[in-house]
Amino acid sequence: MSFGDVATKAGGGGLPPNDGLGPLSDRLSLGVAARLSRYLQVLTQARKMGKETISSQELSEYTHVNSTQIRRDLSGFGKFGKRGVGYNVDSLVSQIRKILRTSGQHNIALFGAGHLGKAIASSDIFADHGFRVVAVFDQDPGKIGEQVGPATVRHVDDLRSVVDEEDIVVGVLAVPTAAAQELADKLVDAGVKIIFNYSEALLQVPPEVTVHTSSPAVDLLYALYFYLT
Amino acid sequence: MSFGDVATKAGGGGLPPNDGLGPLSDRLSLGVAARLSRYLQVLTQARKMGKETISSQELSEYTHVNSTQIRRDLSGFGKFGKRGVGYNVDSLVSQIRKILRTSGQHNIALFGAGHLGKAIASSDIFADHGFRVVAVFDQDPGKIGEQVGPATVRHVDDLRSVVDEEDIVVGVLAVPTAAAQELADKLVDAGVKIIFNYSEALLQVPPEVTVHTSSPAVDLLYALYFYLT
DNA sequence: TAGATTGTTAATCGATTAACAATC
DNA sequence: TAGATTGTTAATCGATTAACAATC
Repeated sequence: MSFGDVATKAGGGGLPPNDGLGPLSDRLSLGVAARLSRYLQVLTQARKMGKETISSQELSEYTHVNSTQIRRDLSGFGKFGKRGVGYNVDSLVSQIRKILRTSGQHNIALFGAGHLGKAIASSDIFADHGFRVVAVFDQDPGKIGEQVGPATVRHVDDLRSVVDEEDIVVGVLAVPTAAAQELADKLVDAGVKIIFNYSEALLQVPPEVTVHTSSPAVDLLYALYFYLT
Repeated sequence: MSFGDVATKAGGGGLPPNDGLGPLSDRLSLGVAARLSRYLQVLTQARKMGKETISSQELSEYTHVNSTQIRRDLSGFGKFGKRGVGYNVDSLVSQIRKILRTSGQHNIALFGAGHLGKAIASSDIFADHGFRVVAVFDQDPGKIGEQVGPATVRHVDDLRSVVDEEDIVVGVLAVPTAAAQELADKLVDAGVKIIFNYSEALLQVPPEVTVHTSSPAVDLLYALYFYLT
């Protein structure tokens, strides 16, 4: 449940039945949205590897979600599969993107031009899902002007104008824990709505802002427990 | 559910009642183990910040788990709190570590001495939870001997002996997607039981090995959905 | 004492899954 | 056709939460 720490309330409760007459009006439940995101990740990679169709069983192996659950999740939105064959990877990617309303491009502001920041900026992981790092900031004046991935490091004072101009909704904090809260405050001031926190700081933000704290160690503790028992 | 993609089956189903007469014999359910890990992360950071007690309400704000749920989870193992006061941070950390059986030190082998590898090796995130990066490997001969965090980069051929000598159970892949499967195979051969995959590769491993694929983009897609709706 | 917060109950709600008919 | 896999049902099981007495 690495999704669990996103601050959101569940929708109307469960998946409303789709009468096939129009788009769903209600929000997806937390669980469905989380699983659809995961399917999307695997499908995106499967497509890269040249796979054209995929069965719910295969998807299950990679996502560790029960195959019945996968078919059930998908069938709530339409009949996307072919019996005896499976799902077309390309079309399923489009369908899920439509459902998650994340078909477009989304711009990201990245804080921190250290090792982690550089790794993030030059990775495909975000790019594959339509997230583009359009601005990198660092508090070290010596780093300003440096090239990090596709972007140039800027001064923090430019934050507000960049967020406005580039329509940035997501801010990523790849900075030391001690600096995280101060920069989170600046991101909030500038109008960012989602903060992705790679530091260990326990961030305080207004209720309209969502913080997601990355926690590899937590995932590891969890995996280790099931290995040890 | 960033925990959801760890390949594990649920235990006996739900939390067995604790009669107070001895240790629980059954495995925790997936959900409980995931939440306890998360509490531990927040508590660890709260302790670093000098906090001595914490209420279920405060824990709830940082973990986004309902405060009743938190009290319920904890009370299944003992009466750790003080009414009117909250939980002692130090002692709750110890208790949860005991429950998760992760009180000791655990050694990690890290693959990849690029930006991401360096970021991981020099971060506190793993160290705070008793994970120690004891060996770093890279396929680039030019990097061998380089210092990365507390470790020196070694040749992949040393992997098996290092895993044996250092009793390594966890391998972290911070390598390009194209190289991930080959290195995962080597980790499996060497006897590693948990693979933490930071690449996008869809790894194939034997059933006794657990793969956890890091997926920041998935988490972001999920957060974005709830922002957009 | 008065306020705060835990521990616990009881009820509800959603997630999960086995099974199988439909059908490609 | 025969095999495979979807779509869907029905039943079960676990998670979630409001409420409140206990008590620090």
